[in-house]
Amino acid sequence: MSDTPSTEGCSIAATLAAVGDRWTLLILRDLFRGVRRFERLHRDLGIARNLLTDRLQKLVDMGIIHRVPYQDRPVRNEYRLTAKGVDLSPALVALMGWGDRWYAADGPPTVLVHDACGTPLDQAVSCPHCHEAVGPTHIRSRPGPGSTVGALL
Amino acid sequence: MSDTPSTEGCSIAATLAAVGDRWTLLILRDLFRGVRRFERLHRDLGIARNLLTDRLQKLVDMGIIHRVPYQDRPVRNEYRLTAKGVDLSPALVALMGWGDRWYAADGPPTVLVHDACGTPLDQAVSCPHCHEAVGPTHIRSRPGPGSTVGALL
DNA sequence: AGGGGTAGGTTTCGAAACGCAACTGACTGC
DNA sequence: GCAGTCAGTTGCGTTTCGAAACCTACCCCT
Repeated sequence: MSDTPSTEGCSIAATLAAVGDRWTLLILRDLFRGVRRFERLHRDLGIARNLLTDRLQKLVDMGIIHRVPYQDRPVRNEYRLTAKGVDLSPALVALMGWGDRWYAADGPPTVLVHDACGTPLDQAVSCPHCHEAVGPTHIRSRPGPGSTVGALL
Repeated sequence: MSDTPSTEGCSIAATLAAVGDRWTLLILRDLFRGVRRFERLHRDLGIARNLLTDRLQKLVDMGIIHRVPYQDRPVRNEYRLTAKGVDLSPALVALMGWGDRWYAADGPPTVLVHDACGTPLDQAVSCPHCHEAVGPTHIRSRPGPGSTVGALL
């Protein structure tokens, strides 16, 4: 019935609207890896300089990264993840996992490990009630508190 | 030293090259939700028809979805996720989680629950050795078997 | 047989986004 | 003074996108 494109009321759409373009997640990946400066990002990613400027500014505006000066005269900034940016970690881990499983014929190019013990990490969706891992086919979705369906005033 | 844009040898980049444009992940989200036909996808997403045609074809080519005829004369197909497509589930869950945490002021618009018990699900990165959840600050990365670094011959 | 509706595209064309390269500005080090 | 680094900015041609019209192919109704 509704003509509304379902971009409204979908957190996946909200996330993609924020970071879902061709470069933004790659920039964030580099920030996670410790590449924080304009010139390094430009060289490492091969992104056009004007686009890099634009994406960094938008990420700052959204509060996903912030500028930290590392020298004066001339002022030079580096870009660091905020809490909101760091919180994208699970999403990057998940995207990396899929690439590893389907595009890394010779095994994963990088492995994420626990800093305390060096063990390769797992990522899983699990049920806190049943204390077990839940596969994709056992996930159901239902309207949450922020649902607009039937929430007329 | 390397001039290579780091799109090579990065599974995040590989994943984004496959599904990292403005529409593809939204199309896949709809397929997960059971929206499988051209006209429904078009209306639900508000995507231009030519782009939808193009994205569906590319997803078929990549083996992420496949066409299943549901009638002849005229042939009408629906699009279903392959195993490779279903395996994107954790990534969509992670993206949705971030949107929920940072853009859903009134609570998440949809909640993912365990089909067996209805309990809202968790997603976590964990260490199989230490049997504990591992936060973003305790993740390290190191070259894996598919690394090209120092892998001359 | 004609008109309307549904489904799944294809074509067209103007607008927006992208990619490249050159340029600027403020320095540092020789 | 001259080269080099870093962080952008500007200009411009190319690619991609978006909206709407158009095209098949079929069904149902009258």
